[in-house]
Parts: sequence; C-alpha cells; structure tokens
Amino acid sequence: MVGLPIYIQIHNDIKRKIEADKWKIGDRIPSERELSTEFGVSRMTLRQAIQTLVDEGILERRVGSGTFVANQKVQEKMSGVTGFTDLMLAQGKKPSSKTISYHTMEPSLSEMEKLHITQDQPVLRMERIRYGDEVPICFEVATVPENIVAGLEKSEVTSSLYRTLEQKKDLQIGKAQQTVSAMLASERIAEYLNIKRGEAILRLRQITYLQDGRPFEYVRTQYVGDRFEFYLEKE
Amino acid sequence: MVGLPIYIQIHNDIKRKIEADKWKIGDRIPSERELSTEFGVSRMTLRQAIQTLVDEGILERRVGSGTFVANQKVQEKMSGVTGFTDLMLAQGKKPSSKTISYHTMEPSLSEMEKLHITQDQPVLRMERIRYGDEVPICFEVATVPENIVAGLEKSEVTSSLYRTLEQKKDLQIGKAQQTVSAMLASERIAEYLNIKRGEAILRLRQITYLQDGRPFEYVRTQYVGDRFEFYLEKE
DNA sequence: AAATCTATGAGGTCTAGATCACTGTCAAAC
DNA sequence: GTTTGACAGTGATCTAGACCTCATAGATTT
Repeated sequence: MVGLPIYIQIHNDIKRKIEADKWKIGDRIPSERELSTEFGVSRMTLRQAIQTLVDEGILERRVGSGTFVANQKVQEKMSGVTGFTDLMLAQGKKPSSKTISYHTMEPSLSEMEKLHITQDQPVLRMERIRYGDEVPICFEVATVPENIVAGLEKSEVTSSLYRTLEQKKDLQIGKAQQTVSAMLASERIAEYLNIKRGEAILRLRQITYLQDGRPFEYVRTQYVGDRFEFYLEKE
Repeated sequence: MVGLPIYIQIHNDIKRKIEADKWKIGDRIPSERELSTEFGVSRMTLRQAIQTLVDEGILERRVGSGTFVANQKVQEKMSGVTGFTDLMLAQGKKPSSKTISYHTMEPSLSEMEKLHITQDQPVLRMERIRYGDEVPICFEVATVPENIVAGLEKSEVTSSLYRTLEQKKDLQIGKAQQTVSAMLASERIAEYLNIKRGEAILRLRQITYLQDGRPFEYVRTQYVGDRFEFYLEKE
C-alpha cells in the first residue's frame, strides 16, 4: 500500500471542506501558519498543498491579505444578445443597479460615429454601477439616441432597456458588435466598484443594432476582472 | 532596479547555459546538491529554479538518475493554430512566435479535468510567445493529449494543428468553449511579454472539442491588455 | 475630518538540514 | 555466466525556523 504524499492528502482535505461549504466562496481561509499547525505539517508542505489548489483555480492568494476561496465568476454566455438583467437572472443572482448620472446631451464624436447620428440629434447618456447579489460587477456608460427612448420613463430605461423596447416600442434587438480588452482600474472606477486602483478590469465596448440594422446603443462597460467572465462557444 | 527572485535568476542562468550548448540535449546536468553549492543557494531554492525549467519542458527529472536536458527540437515560425495569424494579418501586422517549450509530460490536475483524461495519459504541452510586428502580444500554453498527436512532426503540430488533424488523422474539429477574463501580469509572464508586473492581462481559456465531443485541446492565453482587443459579434 | 504613521499579520522567498523511494553499479553468491 | 544483494547517488518530500514585501486597520497627527 503506497501512501499519498502528505501535501496531496491536504489538498483533498481542503477540497472536501470547500465542497461541503465549510469554507464558502469568497471566504478567507485560515492563514498558512494556522493551517500548518492544524494539519501538523510544516508551512512549506502546507504551501505545496495550497499551490495545487491555486493551480486548479479553486483558491486564490493575495499577498498581504490571505488566501481565499476563488470567486465563481459571473459568466456571460455570448449566444444571444441579452442585457445585464437577464444575464444575472439566468445565474440565479439578484440584479440591481445604481444610476450615477442620467442626462440628455449632445453626442460626443465617438458616439456620433458609433451610433450613426449627427450632432443635432441629442443622446441620452447613463452612467451606472451594476450589481449581482449586491456585489458590484461593473461600471457602465450607455448612450442611446434620444428619439429611441422618447416617451419612456426613466425607470423603464434603467431597469431593463431591452425588454422595455421590445414590449413598448416593438423594436427588435438584432446584432451586437463587441470588443473586449483589459486595463487597470482608475481611482474613480475603483471607488465605484469597491476595488483598489490598479486592479484588473475587463473592458467591453458594445454597439447594439436593431433588427433593421440601425445602431441604437453604444455601451462601454468596465467589469471587475475577478468577478466576471465571458463565456463563448464557437462554431 | 528591482531584483528578481534568486530562483528566477538561476532559471535564466541555466537556460543560458543550455542555449550556449554548455549543457547539451540529453546530458545529465549536475545534481541538485552540486548545483545548490555552485550557485550558493539552498537546495530548496535550486529545486524551485529547476522546477520552472521542468515546467517549460527544458529539463527533465528522473528519480534516482538525475536531471537531464530535454529533447528540445528546433524552433520555427508558425501560423494560425488559433487564428492568431489571421488576426495579425488583418491588422497589417507581421505575425511571428517563439516556442518556449514543447514537451510531453504528465498532465496537471486541471489539464486532466479539462481534457477528460487520467494521470497515466501523457500530454503534449507547448508554451509560446506570439508577436505582431515583433512586439510581444501574448503568451500561450497549449495542451493536447499525446495520443492525438502521436506520429505527427513538430512542425505539423505547431504550424497548423487543426488542418493536420483533419488531413492526416481524419479528425473533425467541433465546438470550442472560451472564457475571457482580466487579470494582472505575474513576474514571469511580464518578463516574457516585456511589460511590468501588475499590468493588465486579457486572459483567454479555450477548450476545443472534436466533432465526436471529445475535448482535444486546452489553451490558456494571456494577452497584453493594451496591445490586443478581442472582437466579437453576437447573434 | 482628513491625512499620515505604525504595528500586525498575510503570503513570498530562502536556509540548512533530514528521511524516503528509486536507480544503477558492482561485488558476492549461486 | 547469471543472479542477487548491498551500496552510493539521485530526486521527492518534509521540517522548523528566518527575513522580506505588501495590505490593512487602528492610532496619531494635522
């Protein structure tokens, strides 16, 4: 009978604790020094066990802070254009949002270009923080030509614009063009999202089109890097 | 000037010795105990350095025998395994890449899980840096079960694996699952990509399936946040 | 009230040993 | 000649400390 190395036994022990919800997602687990005492091994050995779990993406180390059970990230399925609200509901999370600003104004140059409008067509620009289960997921700037949302209540626009448009205006959502990139959080955004400046941000820029081909929405979103994941299927 | 950890310095020292043919392919290098004396570090530290080279497939450990320079083959330019080449060409950039490692080894825990294989099924793991106009764009780790690529030349695997599989092995590529997220650059990746630690990284993980549903490829790519954009169309 | 400093505790790295399992060699036994 | 077994050398695992940087919270100062 061959005995497994201690660090693999500990790996399995810890995995079981997490699966049994003894340590929940996002929790800080005891420090390496505490755990090495608890398991009766040296810290080097315990670190080896932790490392295997970090490699699997089950744990997450943060220097100076501790070791955490990795967040199961919110995943966006890229099949079908849906809004944030449906996305959260599909994952069993409670969507909410906080509007930072909501103004009708002259479009900027990039907004004019992306939305195929001229300077004399006013746009509605909203800045929002969006939450899933009260945890900030992203900061979003959305621009919509004013004529598209004319006659709608503010609450109808901010809560679930896509659904409102389909129900009240009989406008069908068509394609969406997206570009994804990575950047670091600025001071302002970090504060909104309750993270630190310099943390990783997943930046999404999306132009959404109606089924007749007219662009109707230009959204720039900054997702917290470790709370969000895009999920896509190809072919 | 920030000092790199000793084990990374030793990693680089050893790599240089191998590249300078001081230690040739297939040679046994000095034992861990000898090397730790030579570099004036403890054996644990030296082992850490060796480990990084084993991960890259540059060295190979044999219990009871020693550590050997792995059978690394010639590096070559490659194109288009994951569409990188087309992406670069579309932007008018010259694509190129550098293979860091190319090695058959035991799968890691996450590779076993993603590729649906067991520990006794060896995998081919390739690490490479991809460039656009000589500027490093991403670092990529691709893992393929060894039996899938058995009998193929290295050039057939690295240049266009998909095409080779369809032609020589009559295997049809099916779906691919991708997740995109954002993170910060580690020390090692930062060095490869010529950026600083803590800069923004766009991370793509892809599992590619054959048409019969078997997963055959697991790729993890880290793009420099401000040198790359992912473009998608929805619906 | 805001900004700054400081103590604490976290993970990251490193040391100088130790014991174990495995391999290859080589001499002794068959 | 062939087999066996002891042995020396290797990597694998493990220990019990050490000092470092980084993050955070609380105390202090402004």
